[in-house]
Amino acid sequence: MELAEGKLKFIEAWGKLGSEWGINRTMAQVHALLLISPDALTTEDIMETLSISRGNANMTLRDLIGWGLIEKQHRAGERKEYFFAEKDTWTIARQVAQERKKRELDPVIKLLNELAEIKGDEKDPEYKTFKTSVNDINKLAKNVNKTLETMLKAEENWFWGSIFKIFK
Amino acid sequence: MELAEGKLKFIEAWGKLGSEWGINRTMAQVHALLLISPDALTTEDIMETLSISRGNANMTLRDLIGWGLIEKQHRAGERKEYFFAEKDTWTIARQVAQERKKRELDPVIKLLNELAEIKGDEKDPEYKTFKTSVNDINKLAKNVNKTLETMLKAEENWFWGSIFKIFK
DNA sequence: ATAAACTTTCAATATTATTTGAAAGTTTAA
DNA sequence: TTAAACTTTCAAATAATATTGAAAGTTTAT
Repeated sequence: MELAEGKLKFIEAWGKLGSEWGINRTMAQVHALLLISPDALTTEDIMETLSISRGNANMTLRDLIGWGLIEKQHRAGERKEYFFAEKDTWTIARQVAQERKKRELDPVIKLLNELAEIKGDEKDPEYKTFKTSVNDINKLAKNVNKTLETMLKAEENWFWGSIFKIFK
Repeated sequence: MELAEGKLKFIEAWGKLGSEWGINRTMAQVHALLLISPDALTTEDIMETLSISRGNANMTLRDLIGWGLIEKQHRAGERKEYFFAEKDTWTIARQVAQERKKRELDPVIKLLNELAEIKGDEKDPEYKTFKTSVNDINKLAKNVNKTLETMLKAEENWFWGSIFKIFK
């Protein structure tokens, strides 16, 4: 495979993966493009390379900044803004985990705690099944949460080193 | 909060969480409904409770069976099919992880391996950046893959026990 | 073999998510 | 202060995804 073809495949695959995991396809593609670009790119560059509109490019870039995955760069004597991606995969993984935890896991945990409070007749099978499911999922969610929190604090080597020690 | 309200909230939240993670909202809702139902339900029950059409219910139930999250139950002397959910959260988490690994991670790893093969001029910054990104992501993907594979084999207690040992 | 009971299919439709592009807004240099 | 260079916004258009429901298919009991 040639480099040029490889780049396209990479961008396409990153986009598909993103959309399968609830991240806007274009956002993932812009991120992929910046990941494999040695230099920071302008909005124009991105619009052109990915054939997307100015509005779309602008919003997507803002979102990516919001996720902490890319940054703006200003160049002396130039009005244009340049964008570049954080390239360390461990940092990327952490940023994504952090954002999704905040946006999705935290609210669910909050609701589960409320649902766990519901009182009812222990002899009612409807109540018992509900209660058991909620409690079990609550337990799982809390474990996931705890694991994520620790991961967010962890250093890459420390983390993978420890994981590998268990999963020998 | 009352039980009835709690049930609705639970179904709604599960549906939302599903849709944020690339799983069809209705599919997640049907799953939620079966999770908190003490008895197996018929297609009719599900259609009625969630106000969805017969076709939708049928397709969704088939998908859930495909994911290994629910099963059919046949009752002696009855033509109707009943459905019930696997209720152990660890098993649910494993099934979902397994399916998504197979459908999404495995193809990406295959592509990354191909991209890692691409030869080029080591002095070309375009090539170097591409290569580095692909290699780094490849490494991350392989680690995730390895972790998932071990998790899929693991017993619940063993797994969480070990995780907690590191994340003390 | 028939018909009732039930399940599956899929083209049409509805819903939701994404993208566009032109207008409005902002910043900077002269 | 002006106007060019650039960025942001958002209503409308488009595209992607999910749902419906009626018809076709299947199974079982008689």
